[in-house]
Amino acid sequence: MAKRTDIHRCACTILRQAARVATQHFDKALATSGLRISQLSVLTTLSYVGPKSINELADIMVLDRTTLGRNLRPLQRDGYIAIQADKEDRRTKKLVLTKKGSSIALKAMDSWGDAQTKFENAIGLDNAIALSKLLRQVVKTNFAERK
Amino acid sequence: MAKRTDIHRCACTILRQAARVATQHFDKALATSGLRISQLSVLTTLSYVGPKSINELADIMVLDRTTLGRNLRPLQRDGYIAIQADKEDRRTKKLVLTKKGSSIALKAMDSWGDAQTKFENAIGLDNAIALSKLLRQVVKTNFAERK
DNA sequence: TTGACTTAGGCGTATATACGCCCATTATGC
DNA sequence: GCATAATGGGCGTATATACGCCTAAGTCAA
Repeated sequence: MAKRTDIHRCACTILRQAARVATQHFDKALATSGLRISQLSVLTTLSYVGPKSINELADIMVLDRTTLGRNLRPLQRDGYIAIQADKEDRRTKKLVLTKKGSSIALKAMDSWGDAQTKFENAIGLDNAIALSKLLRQVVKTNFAERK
Repeated sequence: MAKRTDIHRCACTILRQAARVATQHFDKALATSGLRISQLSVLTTLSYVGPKSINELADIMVLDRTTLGRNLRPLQRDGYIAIQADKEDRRTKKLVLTKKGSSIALKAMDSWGDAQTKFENAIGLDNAIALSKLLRQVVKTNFAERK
C-alpha cells in the first residue's frame, strides 16, 4: 500500500475539503436569501459581464458547459435569469439577469459580506489574500488544457 | 447591485473553481485505474486508519455523513470495500478495505504521484506547500462548528 | 448548391454534496 | 425495568459536477 503520509499530501483532496468547508460556511450565511453561493456567483458574474451565452459564461466561471446548463435551471425556474434565443445565431442562447435576479443578488450580498469577513478574520486577512492569490494561480494553470 | 470587484474577492468561489480544476486534473491522471480522486482518498484513508464506522470516517475526511454513505456505494459494488455490521453495537457499520481495494489503490498511487508532481511543478513546490498549509488552516477552522 | 466540418447546446448517465426526516438500537435517568 | 434521550445510519430530495453522445444550425470549400 501507499506510504502513510501520501494522503495528507494530496493537493486535490485538501482543496476539495476546504471547498466543502467554505461552501457550507457561505451557504449557511446565505440561507435567509434562499440562494447558494454557487447560484449567487452566477448572478453576480452575469451582472458584471452582461448578457452572455452559456459557453461564454461557463468559460468565465471556469465551469463545465453542461454543468452550468443544469445549474441555470433553478435560477430560470425562480425567475432570476432569462434564457432567450439569439436572433443572429439561432444556436446560441443568451443568459440575461432579470430585475428579480438583480434584486435578490443585491440583498444576498449583505450576507455574503458577513461570511467573507468571518472567513478573513478566521484565517487572518493576510492569509486570505495569499490564499486567493495561490488559488487564482491554480485556476489559471489549467492543467487540462480546457478550451 | 453589488460592487463589480466583489465576485472576484469571494474566497468560496475561487476555492470551488480551484477544486474543480484540480479534480479534473487528478481524475484525468487516474482514469486508467478506473478510480476518481474522491474514491482513492476513501481507500487510502481507510488503509491508513484501519476499519472505521461511517461516522468516524466521515469525520476524518471532513465529509458529510450521508455523502460518505452514498460515495461508498460504487466502492462496495466494485468490491473495494466491505461493509459489515458491528457485533458489539448493531447500529454501527464497520468499513473495511478489501484486498481488491488495497490492490487497486496501490496501482492508482502511481498515477496519483504523477498528477501531484505535475501540480507541484505547475505552481512551484514552495507555493504548493504554502497552499496546503493555508488550506489545512481553512479546514481546521471549521466555521460551521460541525460535529 | 451541396457536402463536410465546426459550433452551440441538450440529454443520459454516474458520481458528489448535504439538509431534513425517519427508524433502529443503545444509553440513561428515575 | 421503563420511559426518554442520544446515537448510527438510511432515504427522499435538491443541487453540483462532468463525460460521451446526439441534434440543430452556421460555415466553408469544391
